[in-house]
Amino acid sequence: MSEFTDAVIYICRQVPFGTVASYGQVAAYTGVARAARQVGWTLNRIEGEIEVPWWRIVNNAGRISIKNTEFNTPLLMKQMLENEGVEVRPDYTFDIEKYRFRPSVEQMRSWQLDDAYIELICMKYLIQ
DNA sequence: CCGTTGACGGCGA
DNA sequence: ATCGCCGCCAACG
Repeated sequence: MSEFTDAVIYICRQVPFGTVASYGQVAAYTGVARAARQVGWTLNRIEGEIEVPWWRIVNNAGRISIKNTEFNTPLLMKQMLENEGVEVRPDYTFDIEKYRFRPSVEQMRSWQLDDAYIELICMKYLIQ
């Protein structure tokens, strides 16, 4: 298992119940800012093997974008989110800013991110 | 070896 | 708003 894969798993497990994080957000928190695509690819690859709240990782446009896989379906993802109080529309979109995971600076520091980088991420994701 | 393809996303035109 | 391009990189044919 690569370091990146480990980091993705580690970050995803810290996304709280009832909140969501975009693929790009997870990538940013692992320290590889533009690896959103790899986050999706990684989650798809480890499903069924490693326990991770995969349903809390979503498209930054506020849309459920997974495809049918061996284990998961968009409908299952919608139900998992609704079980946590996230209102998902019939067309699989939702208000991402309402539910977005917004870690504290302390928590981001615990991920070994330096302050300048954290400042950048805050500008990107802390706005409501 | 090489082009294409993803559970993606930011930016410029 | 919408589109194309590119970064990222493993897997597949």
